[in-house]
Amino acid sequence: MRYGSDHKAETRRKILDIASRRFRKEGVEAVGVASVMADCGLTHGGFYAHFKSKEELVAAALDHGLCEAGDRIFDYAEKTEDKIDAYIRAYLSPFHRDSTEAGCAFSALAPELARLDGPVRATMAGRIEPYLDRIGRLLPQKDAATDPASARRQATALFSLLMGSLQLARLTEDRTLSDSILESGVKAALDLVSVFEGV
Amino acid sequence: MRYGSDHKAETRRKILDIASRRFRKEGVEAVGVASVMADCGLTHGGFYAHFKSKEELVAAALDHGLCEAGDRIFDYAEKTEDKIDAYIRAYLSPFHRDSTEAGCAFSALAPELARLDGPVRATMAGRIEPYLDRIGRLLPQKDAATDPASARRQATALFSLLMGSLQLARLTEDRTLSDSILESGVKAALDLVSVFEGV
DNA sequence: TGTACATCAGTGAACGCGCGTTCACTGATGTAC
DNA sequence: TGTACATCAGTGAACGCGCGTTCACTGATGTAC
Repeated sequence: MRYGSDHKAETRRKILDIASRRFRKEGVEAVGVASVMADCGLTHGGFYAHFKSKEELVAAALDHGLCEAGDRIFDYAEKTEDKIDAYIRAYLSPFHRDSTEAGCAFSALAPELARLDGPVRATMAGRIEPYLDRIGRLLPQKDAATDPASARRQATALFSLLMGSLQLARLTEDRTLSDSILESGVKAALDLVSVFEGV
Repeated sequence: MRYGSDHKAETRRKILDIASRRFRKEGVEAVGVASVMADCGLTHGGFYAHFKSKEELVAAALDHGLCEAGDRIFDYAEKTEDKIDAYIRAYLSPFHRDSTEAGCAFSALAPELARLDGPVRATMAGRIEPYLDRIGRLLPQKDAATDPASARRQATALFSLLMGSLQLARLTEDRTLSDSILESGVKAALDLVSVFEGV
């Protein structure tokens, strides 16, 4: 059947949306091409009209979804008074913990991404620096000429703490412990920011 | 063929050693039973003389290997003067980053472990608290009656930072950036410990 | 001490299954006349 | 405006392959007599 002129682009976007959510939720390896297509209401054969291979889907879907949640949290945090405080609390919210499929792809997949190789790995690895620099821009500036390398280092450590806390909170089965892991993360992250400010 | 009385136990240990290393290096899903047995110099059929299923191997191997690296770092750190300093530097050493297969299983597999369910998940989830408490015991004590809940919170945040930093360092392809991620992690971890000490 | 038998860790062919991928085909729509 | 044809996103059977698992079998060693 033939469809309208933007139909194919819409289908592609739908595949990417669904794939990126399922990769985050279930892991890249665990999610099959046929299963993603079925979720789109399509059959598996049509997949190759959109992507050359599963590997290409992985690259495109991770790129598509990587900062979807990141962007959402950034957009929110950048509008607030105390940006970094808002970012920390949103990242380590029970909501973010409980919605892996819509959340930060680094937290959901970091070790698995490190095991990939080729263009997919390169794509993901290349996304880290801009991501960290964006966090760096949320940090309070001591003066106009703050060392950018220093902001990068601070953002790196802060994000490591957030990602580690979120993963640990997702790993426990005990809800109370999980909540307290998030709280410990928030507290320590705010402490770190204070240290960065020289308070 | 029939073997000596402890031959079977030795083979079991060998399977666990190899499986736990390969799970950490390649991920649990990516490593097949036949492939582990081949690494042991055996054929796949014999696997079921040792384990009921792959799931049982996963549980046993993760339990076996989980704190192997953890224990190694702990044993080393506990003998030093400034225990927590030694622990931080060992955990975020380039050596640990470069030897995932022999390193901390939480850093190598955290998101994947969170996706498991049943007894395997429960086993791993149950290992977190003792692990964190052991880190808590490395922290400098302000006085003899330090709040254990507070030590737990501090250890949680500290370990989150270490795990997140190690994962980020493993994710980059740029060696220089990777080294600087480790350095940022060490610096921030030491800062956090200072905050905990009330300095 | 020598013989007969039981044990059981390990072998390797076979199973059903889901994977990623290919390909001849379909059929509703856009285009040409 | 009506007819003929080209397009191409999506269909579904088929492919080779590796997975986890099963099972009849092997054969060196321990045990019984």
